[in-house]
Amino acid sequence: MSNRPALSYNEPIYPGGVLLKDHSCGELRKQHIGQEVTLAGWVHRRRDHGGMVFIDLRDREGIVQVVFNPQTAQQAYEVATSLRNEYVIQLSGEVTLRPRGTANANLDTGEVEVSVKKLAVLNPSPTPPFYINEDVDVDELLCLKYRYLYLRRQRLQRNLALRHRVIKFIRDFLDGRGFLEVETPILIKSTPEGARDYLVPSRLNLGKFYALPQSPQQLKQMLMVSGLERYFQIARCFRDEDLRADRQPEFTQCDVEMSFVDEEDILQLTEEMFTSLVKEVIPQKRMLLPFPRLTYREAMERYGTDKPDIRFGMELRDITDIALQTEFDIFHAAIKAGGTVRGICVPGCGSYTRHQMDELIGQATSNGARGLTTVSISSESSTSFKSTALKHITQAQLESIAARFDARQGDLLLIVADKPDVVNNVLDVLRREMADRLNLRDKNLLAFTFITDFPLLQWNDATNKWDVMHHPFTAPKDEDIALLDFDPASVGGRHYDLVCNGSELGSGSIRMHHRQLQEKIFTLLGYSSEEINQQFGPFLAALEYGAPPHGGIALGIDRTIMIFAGEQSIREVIAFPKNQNAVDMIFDAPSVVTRQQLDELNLTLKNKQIVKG
RNA sequence: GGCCCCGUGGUGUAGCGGUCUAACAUGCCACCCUGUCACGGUGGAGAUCAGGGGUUCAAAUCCCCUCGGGGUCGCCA
Repeated sequence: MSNRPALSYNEPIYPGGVLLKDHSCGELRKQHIGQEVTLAGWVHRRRDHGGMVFIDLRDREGIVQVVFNPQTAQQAYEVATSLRNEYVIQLSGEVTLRPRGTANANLDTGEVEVSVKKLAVLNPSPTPPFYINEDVDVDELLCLKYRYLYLRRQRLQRNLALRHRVIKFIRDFLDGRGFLEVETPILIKSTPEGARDYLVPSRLNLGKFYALPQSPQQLKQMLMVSGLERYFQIARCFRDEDLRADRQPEFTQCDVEMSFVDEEDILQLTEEMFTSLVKEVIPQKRMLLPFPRLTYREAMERYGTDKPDIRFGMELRDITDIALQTEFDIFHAAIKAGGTVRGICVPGCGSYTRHQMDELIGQATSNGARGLTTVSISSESSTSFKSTALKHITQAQLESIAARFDARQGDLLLIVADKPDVVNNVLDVLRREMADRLNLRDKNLLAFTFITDFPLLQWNDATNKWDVMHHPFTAPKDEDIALLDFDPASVGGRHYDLVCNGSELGSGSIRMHHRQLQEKIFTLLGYSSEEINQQFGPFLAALEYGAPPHGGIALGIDRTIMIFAGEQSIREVIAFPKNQNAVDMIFDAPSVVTRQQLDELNLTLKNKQIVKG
């Protein structure tokens, strides 16, 4: 496969049981001048001047320039002319101050260089399938197929190092607060609710299957019953659902659970952990302190979503009352059908062209709206309007609408009339779209936000059942327990989310610790007593034996690091991610298995063609 | 399962009915070059324009199908 004649490799300069290097490339500074060093690493870039060869040598710690001069080391120089990118080399030489005027301020090691005396090629390399020394976009197929090369890029190395430091910090922080890290099993029992399970067939119990954990929820609650009091785990979780830029089939959570606490304890702990984490690993980023808190209801009203990006304004405003006074049929129809009329005010976009408006209307309709009402305010006069509904709304009504939004000259109002969830969804999408267009998202700000006071339940029209907002172990608010029997929709849950810059980073709750209440919730969710017993029997039994009040939170490590690193996809912070079809592009997993393997598991495939052999 | 975007030398892009015998940058190969650092210079090789079918006098370009990659809705308690 080599696209270049293989160069035979040389014996290392210092063979034997010690490292082939005594310094890293990135660490060399002025203080090393005069030292004889041995380095090993990859050829990052070469500059062959004919009479002299410069190589940027790269290892995990950084890059240093090494110089081959035929007058000081003829043999090394001659070998150096044959070096190519990504060759693995080892060399020894003296660290020297660069000649006056040739320092490179772009390199941390730029004041020095290594004057090479001996060179060994430890392993040559074909030309890589993409640039390793430049951070240009590469087809995702190549990134994943040649993952081991993609990871050589400095950005990916930084991301993995950041990931390490984040996890290390979390472990140290929670250790310092008296938490014990406890491992829980990966092979557990499947339960049908929630996400789809990854199943693992059992050879010793033919016809039966384990499931991989979607999260260690029941296990960590049992650890509270066991008296662990403070548990955490850097836990791998598995969900067999469709992927997104921020969703992989296996992902990592910092799973935390505490006994004898209420909401405030968990929120305080989370806030302290994240503020000190940010100060430690990315001190250049700012935060809003203390973390702003929004109730679920407040978040929906002001931002139309339960994971708002509060780095910018453009908050939603309700104009249903004004809409009722207009002659605009669309508004009236929507309100009559139980809807609302709400909108956002986009600063400075009043001069948007017909084409730009059409783009926004397209975004609105593709997200479920039937249309979008726009009101442009003239940049000359705050009472001069252009609108798609100008015929149906009076000047006075337009003025009161503009006043409702605190709109100024040159602003653009985007108004949606529909059912509340459609209105909220569309305005959330438009709000984020306009923030991107206007560059309102401050990259140096981490706007952590707690969302609290979620409803416990949500009616599902499709299944004609109550769904839980979080999971079925979340406790209802004490004062709402009586409502469970006659007004479940009004019951508040002791559930909270951590949101940052529009991403949900964590989710947790205070749990139920009494069997009776837990059973009541299961029943409300539509489980029969047989189902409850079969799926949750041992868990419910555990609650009977002196389960302490407890609660916790699960924090998404991948998303946290993605945001910290400024990446658009969690694939950039995971060493070996899967593609959109959940395929491992390096090893080609999942794959067919042999007839023998299936026989051992007493499995038959419906479509026999997909068996190997 | 739905919708959207993408697929052109190794890589990243341009070209969007005729000027394409496919352009540019970089990489690759050869030669020159002793202070460069995205070194520079000269020359060269390298693409059945993802695959298949269709429309047309003419297709990288328009249409359909398939494959592959990405985004998103549903889904993710």
